Amino acid sequence: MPRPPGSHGVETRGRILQTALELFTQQGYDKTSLRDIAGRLGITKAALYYYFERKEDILLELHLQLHNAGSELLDELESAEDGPARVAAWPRLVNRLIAFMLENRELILLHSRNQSAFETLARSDRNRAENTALEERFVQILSSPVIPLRDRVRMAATVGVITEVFVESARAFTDVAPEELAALAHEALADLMPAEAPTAL
Amino acid sequence: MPRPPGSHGVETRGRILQTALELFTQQGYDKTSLRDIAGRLGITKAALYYYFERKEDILLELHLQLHNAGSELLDELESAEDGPARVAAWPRLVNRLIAFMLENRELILLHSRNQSAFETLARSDRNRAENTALEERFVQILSSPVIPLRDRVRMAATVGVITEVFVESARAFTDVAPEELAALAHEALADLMPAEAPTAL
DNA sequence: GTCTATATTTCGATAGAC
DNA sequence: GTCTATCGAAATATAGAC
Repeated sequence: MPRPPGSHGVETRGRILQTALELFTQQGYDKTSLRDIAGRLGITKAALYYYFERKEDILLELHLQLHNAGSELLDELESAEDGPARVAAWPRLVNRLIAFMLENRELILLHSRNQSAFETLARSDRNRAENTALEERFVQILSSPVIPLRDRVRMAATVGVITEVFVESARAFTDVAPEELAALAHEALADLMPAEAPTAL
Repeated sequence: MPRPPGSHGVETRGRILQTALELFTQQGYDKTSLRDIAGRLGITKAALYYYFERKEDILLELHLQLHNAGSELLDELESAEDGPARVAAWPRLVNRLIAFMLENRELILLHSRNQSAFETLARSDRNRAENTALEERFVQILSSPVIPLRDRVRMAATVGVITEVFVESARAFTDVAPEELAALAHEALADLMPAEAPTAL
């Protein structure tokens, strides 16, 4: 069956990204050569240059995938007005946070294990405004002068819990049904940040 | 004043490690050349080889510093017998966890930002048994079959909170007095994992 | 202990045929 | 779209003088 011109390339391009994601995560971005990626795909290094101008561009594309998902998430976190309203809205965003971690776990692991490579990427722009680091936006949220420190600590704690349970220590819970894990995490997060403001005792 | 033979070297060796720690953290291990390190110290690249046989050995020594501190911590986490006793002991270890994060923040950041480099280090042993990754021991604790899943999730959550507040998002709290931050974190952690076992309601 | 070379290797990137 | 061949640029590491 003849293949329409160009359609093969789209496939290969996707396979390159998938393979790069795995290798960059396992061995690290710098320790992964283009020869490694090409070899696993059964093509040669030179062929990669048909799809990506530079090695960095492969990482950049993976970065953008995470960036897009993360931007949406941060938009939601920022959708409530800075101040007590944002604190009140926070517990309802827990589901979104968990979903984000689960849906993007591979990309998050890639990012987590290659932070320095991603920072180099950010500096060597030809990216630009869109490149405001997600983490910077998050730190800004936590630095708000109109949210009590106590609440800001709890907001950070929330994210810490979710990251630890669903990403960093996820290996310890691989044989647990995701819904069960999510339910237990939810319960813990509710203790940490109850949906209704705690009444002064 | 004449310097006893060898004593100068000890000083320089320490300065190399300190500088490497800073540069590896800021720019990443792979992006930091020996020329970078030497240049900042006002010596040449070749001089580094008098103190370290390979570039990897510099990273290895920094790794060992963290490994030693982390081993002690894990010994304490494991000091209570696996099972409910360990859960009961956990809240009392919170202070130790916080202290560990604060005392080793630079090394932890180094590790966090260069995970892949450290894993390469672990594989290319000439390290060996002592090299049991700290994270692996921690995951083992969380995987215990004789601790209820609910408690294991809380144990992981505890670490997630402390890591997030004192390391990952520490920038958001730089202008907060450490004792105040620790007090608020403590309060949050108590909600997450009360010192006395929660009585069934 | 520190220097000036220089050797060695690896890798990203390009040129040009098919 | 993919290949072979090669260039050029680091960077690690070594040799040997001082």
